[in-house]
Amino acid sequence: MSDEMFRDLFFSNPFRDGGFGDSETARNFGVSNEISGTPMNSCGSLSSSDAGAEEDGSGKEKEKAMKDMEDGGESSKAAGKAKKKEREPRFAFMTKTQIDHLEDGYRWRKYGQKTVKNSVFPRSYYRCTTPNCGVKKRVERSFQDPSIVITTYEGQHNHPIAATLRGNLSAAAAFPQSMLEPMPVVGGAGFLPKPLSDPSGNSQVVGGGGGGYVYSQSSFGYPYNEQQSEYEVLQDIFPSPSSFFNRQS
DNA sequence: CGATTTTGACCAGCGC
DNA sequence: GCGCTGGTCAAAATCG
Repeated sequence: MSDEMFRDLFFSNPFRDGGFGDSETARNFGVSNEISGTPMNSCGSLSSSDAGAEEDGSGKEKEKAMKDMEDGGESSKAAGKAKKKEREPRFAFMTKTQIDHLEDGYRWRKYGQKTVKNSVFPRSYYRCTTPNCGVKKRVERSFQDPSIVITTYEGQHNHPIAATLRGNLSAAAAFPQSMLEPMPVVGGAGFLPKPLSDPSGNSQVVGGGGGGYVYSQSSFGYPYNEQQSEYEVLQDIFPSPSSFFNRQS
């Protein structure tokens, strides 16, 4: 599933339509793709090799022409039966952190957990607890690097951040209304969650995106023990999470 | 006691 | 058509 999802995001991501084609970030990502050895075609391998789905696709093309994701349906559940399940805008990012659930200023309620194929770690499903806000998010760990958490948001909040963050209002300050609409920040990212619940600060955003899936392909193309170099690249892309946040005014 | 998490069941989409 | 997999539901359990 993640395959489709990532491909989805990839195709819709900013740097493909030149959203920030002249930005340094874009160049960096371009390089990343080349590193993988599969330039543009890497869409498939790129997505599959990431979240864990991989190898088994030795012969599979899985080229399902990204179905008709254009649909203006309503709640996926009620009427979702008749139609093909609407596609909410999604964006995912990876965070290097020990904790699974990153605080992003909103309140989430877990409504499911499933073990996914090609990953020893279960995927958790969360839904925004605010009434009339159907934003969902998935949280899963990279099976290649357990220290990396892949978070995927689906939909957009139609309400301000719930400042009810358990004793951590700073989070609300970190996420203004940027969440409500795509922001032309680097990578088009509207926001990035801050691992607030990790006081030690030993977490690091390794990839982020808005309106698209953003991450460093190189992080999966190299042996585990080489992730140091990965960081260098990543830090080149994202000097620091905090500076990233500061971009939002 | 209300909100949230846990967990097995159910359902839908897709490949074979 | 069948089986696999991902996503969601909903009842029970747990937490604050």
